[in-house]
Amino acid sequence: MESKKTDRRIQRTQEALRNALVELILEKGYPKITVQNIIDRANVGRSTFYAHFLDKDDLLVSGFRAWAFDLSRNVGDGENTPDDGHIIHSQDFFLHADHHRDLYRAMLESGGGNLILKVGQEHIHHQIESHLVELLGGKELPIPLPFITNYLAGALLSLIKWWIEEDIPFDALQMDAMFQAMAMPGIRDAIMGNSNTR
Amino acid sequence: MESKKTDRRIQRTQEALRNALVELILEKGYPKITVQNIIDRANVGRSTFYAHFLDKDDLLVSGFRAWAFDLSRNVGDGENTPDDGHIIHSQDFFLHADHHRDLYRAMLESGGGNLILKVGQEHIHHQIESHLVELLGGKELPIPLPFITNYLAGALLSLIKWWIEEDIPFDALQMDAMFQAMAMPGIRDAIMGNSNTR
DNA sequence: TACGATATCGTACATTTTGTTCGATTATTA
DNA sequence: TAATAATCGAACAAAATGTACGATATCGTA
Repeated sequence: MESKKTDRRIQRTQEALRNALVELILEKGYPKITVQNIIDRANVGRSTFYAHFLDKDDLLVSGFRAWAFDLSRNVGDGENTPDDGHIIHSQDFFLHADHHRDLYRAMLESGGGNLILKVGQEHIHHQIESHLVELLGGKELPIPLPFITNYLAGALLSLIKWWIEEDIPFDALQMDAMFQAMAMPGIRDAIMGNSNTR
Repeated sequence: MESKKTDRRIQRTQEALRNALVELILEKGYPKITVQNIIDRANVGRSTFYAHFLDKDDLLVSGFRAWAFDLSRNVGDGENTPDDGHIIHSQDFFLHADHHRDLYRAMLESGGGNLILKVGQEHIHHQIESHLVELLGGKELPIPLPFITNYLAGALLSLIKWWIEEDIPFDALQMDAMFQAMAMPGIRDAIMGNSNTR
């Protein structure tokens, strides 16, 4: 018998812990944080912490799950037609990063957010991959699809990181426009088979 | 009076520690490693470890310094003329990664190698940046240079990561050729203004 | 070969962190 | 109000951290 009120109580506790973690990441970086720091900041008992999470890492990824879920819901919302020249919906990633600046900063700025960076990279990778797959069907490519998606995901994540960390004064749409400008010509060549290197 | 022999002795100790660290990173990931693990594996006394390094991180970055130095020496060795179509010497990065597969794997595979990943990214970033700067002089760009270099560095590092971790059966030259094919059209557009290949 | 310098060893130690246990306390629901 | 469930917080063992120091091993040189 789960009651809805107690669920909310649990949620409050977990959220307090997650918020404390984000704050601490911004202050001292993920690796230097101890469980003690987190529960002190969140005003949560030691045993309560371990009742919910295995350790620091577990808390971090659990927080990232919710965040990534929000991302999946949003990506692809704007335009469903790939005919408008947007083969990949990079715009959604920039917008999402813009809406969650604090979290992104916490994740990316600290050297310890790397676990997250890896998961994020995979997430972006899959998003791009599915878009390309539906566009190509089973067509043969001069460049393997995983190569393309890793290329794009790496470039995209790196740009978001730079954009957020350095507070670059472009908005999400400008960032996306430049990203598309950089990426599209190469993608077109790779897909259509124009090899014009050299 | 520094004697050369004792220098070598120190070097041996430090190298043993670094090797132990790389082994352990491959086995259990950087964050889970303790100083105790390292000195046990390396057969080095506890006090000796702290005589050389402040902590785990210090050992890691010191190892990375040597590695990055080797990279700087090698990058740009092959072709010094940018006229052969290679605006960026990505080839050197792929070759270097190929020659140091174990180290790269250790650095990239573990979630904890992120400190290194960050430094590596900056390194790649600067390499690419200097090449572009010497090519452009002070010319105005429709897309800011840091945007381009972050885009390229991110894509390149992501591909190296994928290539090494998944043991993708391409050689360094093939990887580079595909990277150039993906990146060059976008770079040309960004630098020359818009449209057209020559 | 034997000496002197110095790098390393390894134990001991105080401190911090970890993860667990358990009874007391507080909040929520019926 | 009474039952239920989540949280608190103190106590604990185990492990890791970083320091100190005397003993030992190594290496160049006399």
